[in-house]
Amino acid sequence: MVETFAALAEPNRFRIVELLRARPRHVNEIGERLQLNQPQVSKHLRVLKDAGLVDVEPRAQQRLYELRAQPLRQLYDWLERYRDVWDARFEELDDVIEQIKRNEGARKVEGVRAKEKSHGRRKRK
Amino acid sequence: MVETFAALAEPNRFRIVELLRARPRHVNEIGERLQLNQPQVSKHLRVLKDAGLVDVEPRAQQRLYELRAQPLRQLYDWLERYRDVWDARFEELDDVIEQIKRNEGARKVEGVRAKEKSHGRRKRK
DNA sequence: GCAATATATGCCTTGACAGACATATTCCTA
DNA sequence: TAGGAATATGTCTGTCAAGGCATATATTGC
Repeated sequence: MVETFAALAEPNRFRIVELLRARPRHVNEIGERLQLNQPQVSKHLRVLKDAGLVDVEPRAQQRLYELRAQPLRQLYDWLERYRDVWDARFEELDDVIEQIKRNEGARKVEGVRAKEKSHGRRKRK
Repeated sequence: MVETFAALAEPNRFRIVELLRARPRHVNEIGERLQLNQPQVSKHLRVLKDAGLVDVEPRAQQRLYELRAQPLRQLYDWLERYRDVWDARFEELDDVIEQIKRNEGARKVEGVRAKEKSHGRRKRK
């Protein structure tokens, strides 16, 4: 779990993962798309592989890297244990209220709303 | 997103988050539970706070730290964009098959199963 | 106001890691 | 089999962050 986080905590590695979401790619393709030197790409891919986030498939002298589901699924499972946190608590709402109190006005509240958009309480089950 | 990962990538910080899942705690309580020096706890909490993962509430001279939902929800949303990865692909199964081929036997497969438990293909919708 | 408690901050050292660059390795093809 | 393409690895350097320790800050009750 922590290893997954560590792998994704590096901006360029995160970008690589995002890129691989669409489809598998080989090393040079990644380097070109993300404007990274080839050795750097290889090293990042190594870390991702060690973390189990990608898999390699040799294609002649190229290597096709593809995302692996397992760590993502594991992350998903981990997050579900935190369901209670965002089902039960209302600190988002509290934030807005506090913001209003702090600013004694409604001007800034707009900003908060914008920042929090797409995080509206989600109904489930 | 990356900042969230970075915050959770540190083992002790991860433990703190896990601890706060049950309920809010104050600094010393965390330090005792996790066997960490007080300054270290404060510093980790600072990082978590900067990442938006926790919130503080002063209680006399103590500070009550509690989990915030927003980054976790955001992480959850991010992961859902990867649904396709684990709905469409079957590399987990491929792994097992490959493992069998590599070991020319069924002994090791048990281990794989154990490692992959609780990640069974989830039906949805 | 002062001691005591709870927490935050500053400084220092050390280890890890990302990037740049050079070079090794592997595999294909002519 | 030599050469070239694709990728991996090694070395070096600079940066950053975690832990340990000392100290500052804040809040309470006396």
